[in-house]
Amino acid sequence: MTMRIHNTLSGKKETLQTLEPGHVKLYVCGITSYDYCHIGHARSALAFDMIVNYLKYRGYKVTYVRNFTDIDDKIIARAAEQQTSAEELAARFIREFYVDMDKLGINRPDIEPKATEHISEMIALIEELISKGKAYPSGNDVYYIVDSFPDYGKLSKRNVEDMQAGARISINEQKRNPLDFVLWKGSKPGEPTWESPWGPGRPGWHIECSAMSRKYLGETFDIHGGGQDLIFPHHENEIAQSEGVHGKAFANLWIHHGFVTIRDEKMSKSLGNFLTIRDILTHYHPEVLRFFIFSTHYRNPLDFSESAMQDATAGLERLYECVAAVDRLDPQKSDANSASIFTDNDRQLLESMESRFQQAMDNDFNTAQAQGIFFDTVKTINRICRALPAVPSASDVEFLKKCANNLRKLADIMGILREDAESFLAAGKNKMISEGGLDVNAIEALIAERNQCRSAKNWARSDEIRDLLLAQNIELKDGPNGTTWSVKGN
RNA sequence: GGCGGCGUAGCCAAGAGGUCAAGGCAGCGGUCUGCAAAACCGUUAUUCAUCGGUUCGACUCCGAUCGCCGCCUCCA
Repeated sequence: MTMRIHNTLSGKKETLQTLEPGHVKLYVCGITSYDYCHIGHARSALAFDMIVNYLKYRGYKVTYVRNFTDIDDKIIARAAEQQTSAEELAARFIREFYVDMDKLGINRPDIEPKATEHISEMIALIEELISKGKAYPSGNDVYYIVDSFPDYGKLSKRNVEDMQAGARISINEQKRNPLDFVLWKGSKPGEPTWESPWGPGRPGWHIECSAMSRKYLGETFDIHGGGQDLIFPHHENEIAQSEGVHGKAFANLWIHHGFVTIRDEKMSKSLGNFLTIRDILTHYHPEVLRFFIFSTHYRNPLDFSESAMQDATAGLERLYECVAAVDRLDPQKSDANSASIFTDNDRQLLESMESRFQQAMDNDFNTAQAQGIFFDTVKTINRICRALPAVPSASDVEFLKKCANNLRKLADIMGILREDAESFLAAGKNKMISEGGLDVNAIEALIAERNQCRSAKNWARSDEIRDLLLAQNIELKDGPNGTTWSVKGN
């Protein structure tokens, strides 16, 4: 069985083939650090976190590079607004980025290069481009000659003639051709500046990724990733730069994930539908966000809404409830001699979980299908647990625990079911209690009263109490070991 | 205008040229329960935007139409 991954370059799913056997070299475009990260950034980081986890699970060694763009127009503009330096602003939002990433439980990439720490590598690359006749200095800037690269447009599937006809590109007198893009920008007074053969200035955006990927992964590497909005012009320009210099393939496989939308529109500040990661995490557990994000294939748009998040909460709780029920089984209270209650079908279904999971994930990281497999598993486990006698067979208990652990192991690839099940469920309940301003003592006093009524078969009063609590979104569950309660979502 | 993508049940969302179109949420019937809740069992698309074509056979391939979204300027 091999892994198939959709390649933006070919527009098709392709079998993963690495340059070095068993080693994936991955470069992902990270953030421009000038503001807090939004859910779209979370999706990007989570998607590649999942991809890296899965590649490792499949036995690959992964070298994962993700850059920080810490010098650019937006950073300079924002720093000026806030009366601080570009350097300070960029460093601050990189720290804030890590706060969010850590909360989401995202593993750090192996290498996280910053643009400002690779100026000399970029200058070297630009000099190579000039010497090969692929770039020219003009004024204080240096531009890439798009016409010098015949494959320009191969990633975004557009051709140079169409783009020139479409000409929404602003006229820049420094450029020979409107499509030429900047490699090096002469700096204006007061802007951050580095010395270069073309005078003081700073790098253009695209050159950093060409320079840093070359340094850390080589001239050709396996996978390059990012959001769909980076396909053009960013990744197209990276290809032009790198292949223009090296004369060979840049990245073999391109992975682009879809956007997070709100009411079916792309999030953007101008539309005012911009939600930061920390906004979301004040309302939802990080694993709920992960579960939500992986409920749709990574290339499809994902529409954020309260109700979608509540569905995700319910789904994740269902998984945790199942795991918690298995955790509660006590091997000490099982019987080594009693017969198993599993049918062959049950056993077969549970034993095939991992291979079905792999089949889903091997098919372009189909996390949505993988989640479906988790639910199938949960359904079977729940059915068995329900049918278990008071003193179950020791081998059944052992098998159920093995299945639950296996479920945890696979769920961990998408970063869910990482917490102790009882604690997760209790935390959810406590959150609801505090958000609802509920008085636990009063609730439990009512439950005690109700249980007295129930013993006395005073059903009228006990139902009255239950309805009273239900009006506060509190649901009672009368079990063999007493009454438990939970808080309903709205 | 150019390019790319999407349109599957009330909602979300997989799938895929061929016996039954995953799964979740919601709904309905049942088991359990004093009644409930949870859990479980059963049930909910003869049909996959529309219209044509290819094929023994298409929801899956091709073409057209309609609708939605994205990129073409910074953007995850």
